[in-house]
Amino acid sequence: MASFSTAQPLSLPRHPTFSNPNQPTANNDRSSHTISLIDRCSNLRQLKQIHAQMVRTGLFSDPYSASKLFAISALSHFASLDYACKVFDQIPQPNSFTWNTLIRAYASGPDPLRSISVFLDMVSDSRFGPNKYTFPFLIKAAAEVSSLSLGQSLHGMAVKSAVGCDVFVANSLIHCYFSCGDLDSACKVFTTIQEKDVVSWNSMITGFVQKGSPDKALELFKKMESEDVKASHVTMVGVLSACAKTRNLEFGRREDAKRLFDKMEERDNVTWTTMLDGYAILEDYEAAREVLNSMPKKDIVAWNALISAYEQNGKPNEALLVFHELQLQKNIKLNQITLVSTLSACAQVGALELGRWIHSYIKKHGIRLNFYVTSALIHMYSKCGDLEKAREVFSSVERRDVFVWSAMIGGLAMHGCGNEALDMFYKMQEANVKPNGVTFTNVFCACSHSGLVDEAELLFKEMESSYGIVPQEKHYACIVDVLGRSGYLEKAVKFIEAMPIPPSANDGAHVLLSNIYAKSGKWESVSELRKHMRVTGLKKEPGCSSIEIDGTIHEFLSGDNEHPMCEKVYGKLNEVMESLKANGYEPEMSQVLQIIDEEEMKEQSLNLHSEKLAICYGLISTEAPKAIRVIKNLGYSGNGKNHHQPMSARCVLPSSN
DNA sequence: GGCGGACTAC
Repeated sequence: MASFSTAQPLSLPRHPTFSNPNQPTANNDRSSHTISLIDRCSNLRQLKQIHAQMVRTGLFSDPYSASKLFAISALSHFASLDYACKVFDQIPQPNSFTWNTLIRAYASGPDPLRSISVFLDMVSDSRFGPNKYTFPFLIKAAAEVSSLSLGQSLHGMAVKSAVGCDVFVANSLIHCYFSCGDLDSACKVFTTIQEKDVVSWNSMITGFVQKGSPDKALELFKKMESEDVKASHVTMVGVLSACAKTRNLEFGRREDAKRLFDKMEERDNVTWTTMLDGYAILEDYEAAREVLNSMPKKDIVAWNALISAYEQNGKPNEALLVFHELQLQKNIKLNQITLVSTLSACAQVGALELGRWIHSYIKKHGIRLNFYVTSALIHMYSKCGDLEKAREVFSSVERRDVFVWSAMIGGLAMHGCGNEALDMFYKMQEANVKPNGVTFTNVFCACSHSGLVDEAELLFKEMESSYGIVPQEKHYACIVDVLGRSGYLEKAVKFIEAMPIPPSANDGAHVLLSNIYAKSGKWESVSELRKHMRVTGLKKEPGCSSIEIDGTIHEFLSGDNEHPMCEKVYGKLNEVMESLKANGYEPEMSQVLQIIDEEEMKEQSLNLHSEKLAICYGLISTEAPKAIRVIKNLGYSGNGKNHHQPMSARCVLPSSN
């Protein structure tokens, strides 16, 4: 049995006599020997050795052998598109299989549309037309780029080429129509398939799950069972995720998911991770953790699922703990998704040191700053108080999408650079990037912090008419905030009363509304609203401030007695308050009007705001002139995920004395 | 001569 070693060159038959018609048996032997070697290659270096030998022995001019080498170079786990192209160019007369292989490689590569150019080359340069193998790859490319028109053209061509009824072609069309959002066409294709196979069903089930109709997915699954089609593990991934996503409709389905999972014959990392994610969606972190622990081979995707579940559900500290645990694992490489989720968790608690560590990790490992990573870095630096670093990241990238621009606008907004944020908003449009709902939230937030009332009102009017974005509740809340903060209380109340959408279960907006009623003396409205909040179970999210000292995050709630050093913290607070009063500080009593809750009233009068506690902890734990950065959890700026994002991050005070 | 489709995490 031939085997590879890194020390020894490969040994292949040496006689360059491939085309000698007198030795057919020897040639066939040589060819099949080489092909078996190709199949057992485990890295590019070995493959290149075989390639070299094949050229030397003349075996490369055999189209069949050459196509085998090419297929491995283009599709194996160590494939290299660059190298594969070179191999392809050396093949004198590529056959249909070879063309299809190249198209396939491009379709699942970073630039799927290149498979379309290869297809055009094939049609014009070779005698081969597309066949039933070609279309699924091309249609996959159309799905990757979500191009409905391309999908439709390919659909038409497939029908003309008489392969429209091929189940592989039809299944790829279902997938394509789903990813282009044309659900009707997907269903139409599905109904026309004569002999549906398990993949046809899977494409429909996962399509519905991904397009937000988990109920339809479960319905289809039942139909599939009634038609005696045996489910595969991919079916289960779709069904498990549908079960998790319908949690609000029927809690019992979670048990369905568990039963399904337990009786599954084939479990791979995807199924495990889906199960993990299902528990995480239900916020049953213990169960999610148990799934991770039971996984035979934990991969980075599973770790990411747990980290991002914590991060997205407002549990950034837990996310960071899991990340630290992940760092201790050997042989698991962090990827861009790990970094994005962790950076977002850093931003939520103000973990600047860890955020910096991740940034240097990115640089050290040459990880590409894609749009997600870039936005996450800008967001993290802004929230953690280092606006300059955020700007640096922003300037360092050549291409910026709407999220990158929005993150920078949001960063400027939370640092009070309203005019600059507006400039950025116009520059973004000069760069031909269309703003989205998140952009507007951040722009309004900038206006709010800088008192740019006219600008905000104008943009709010233009938002739908000129930009085609229907204002959401959070945008209305932003405008109320802009008006309220600038003292236009009557206007704010009128604005709220004229809102076309009712304020829904949004605690922040209720408090805001209540504050506005209170400021304008509408005490009756205040008590009505408070009753409404009590009845509907709404509570104001408690304000929480955090500060990072030597890489550890310390959190403070208002009136907090939990911190081990709280006595010293309160001592410092008294000292600061005395010193402030001695220097002529008088508390702004009109602010008390804003307070709607007795508890808060008490806290306010006793100076127990969480920010003050965090600042005082910073004062006793650091030496001047180190900056003290305090992060607050409440606010309206953000990425649209929720409204509990930290809003301000600033250098508050230099250490005193 | 042989090839292919559907699934998890930002």
